[in-house]
Amino acid sequence: MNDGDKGAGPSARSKRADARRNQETLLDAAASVFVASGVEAPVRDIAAKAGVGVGTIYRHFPTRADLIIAVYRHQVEACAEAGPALLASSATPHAALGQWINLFVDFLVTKHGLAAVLRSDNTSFDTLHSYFIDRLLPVCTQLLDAAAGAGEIRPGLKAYELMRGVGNLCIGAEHDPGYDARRLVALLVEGLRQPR
Amino acid sequence: MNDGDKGAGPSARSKRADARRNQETLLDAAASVFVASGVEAPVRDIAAKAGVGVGTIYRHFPTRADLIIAVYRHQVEACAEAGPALLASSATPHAALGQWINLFVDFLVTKHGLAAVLRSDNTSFDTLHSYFIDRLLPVCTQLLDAAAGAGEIRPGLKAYELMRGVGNLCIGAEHDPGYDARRLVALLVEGLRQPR
DNA sequence: TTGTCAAGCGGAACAACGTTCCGTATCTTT
DNA sequence: AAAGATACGGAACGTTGTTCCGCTTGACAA
Repeated sequence: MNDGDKGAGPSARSKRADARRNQETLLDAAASVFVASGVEAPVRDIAAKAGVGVGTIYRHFPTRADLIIAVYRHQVEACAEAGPALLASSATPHAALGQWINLFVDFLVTKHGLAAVLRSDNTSFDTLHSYFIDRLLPVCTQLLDAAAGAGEIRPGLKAYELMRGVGNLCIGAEHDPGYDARRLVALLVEGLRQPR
Repeated sequence: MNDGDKGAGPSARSKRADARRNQETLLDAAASVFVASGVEAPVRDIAAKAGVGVGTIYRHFPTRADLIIAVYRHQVEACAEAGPALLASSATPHAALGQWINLFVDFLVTKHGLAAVLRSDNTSFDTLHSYFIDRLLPVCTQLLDAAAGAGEIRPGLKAYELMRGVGNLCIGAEHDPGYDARRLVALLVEGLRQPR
């Protein structure tokens, strides 16, 4: 889990030099297109931006999901690592949970269309969904358990449900000035609180 | 606004007999396919089920959104009308709001893919979104204002945000046994409550 | 330096979708 | 019964994701 083998195949070692260069170029182009047109931008647009053929994309990233994972891996990693840190530095577990969820929401809301694609019923995005779950669910579980253990929240809500709910609330937030996903999420987290 | 001119053109009077018959057949076929395959089922499937060509669908329903609206109009109407009734019959406005939202959630969750399509960035679904907003937002506003007036909920949340949030929470609920949209929505409504 | 060849590349080609178009069939009216 | 308006079917178009294959090119041995 240190280097890279999930989304992009061997990323540093081995293989031809031009291939490695192209992979780099593709990641940059994809990141740039994702910002400009959202995560659901046509593959052809990314290929054009990178100056390569579509075949090259599929050589490096067997599916769109793998490309998206590769582009955002660092940020997801950072989010995952922030969990334990917040738990250590915050006043209460519930506060840590709230702050961590804010991180998660900020991440989703600033990546146009990512939350939506996470919930797409297109099966080719299953691996994207799985990646998020695999990486972030344990972190969320830890925070949730801590808060539950401290008696701050009502028990019984699974971390999976919370994450799905939060992710859902972020869908489309970037296109709609009249909708503040952060506020809704805050309300949800508030509703989680133990009446006392 | 009494009869029908929004989604389906003139629905009862005028025009040829076979056209009227086809429109009926189409609504039945669409309803049936929506149940079986979800709201995003291919237009060709609906045409096949109805035994007509795709052109016929577009003659009657200029866009997919219009077809969806026509299929669900009755239920949306019922939901809208339930608002004031609940307000009159419930113990408190907040209770009425909660029950009304439950109705809305039940409606969305049982229509495969409807919540998702409501949030699709495909512009051809804008009119579907608008229809829901036009018809249900005033009802939600009334309930929300009543609850706010009674001091039961913290003020400042727009009805639009609430509806969007609830709609979002319902996305994908039908495919995922591990996710209970109703529970999340209940948590959200709970979070809305005035702290004291 | 040059020859060889697997690795990699570009983009044509395919399938699935929403939507449009128009020649043909059918209903309605006179 | 004939004429005209109306509606129908489905081929055709544009846009997607994805696959495939002939050609190019980098790497390495001689």
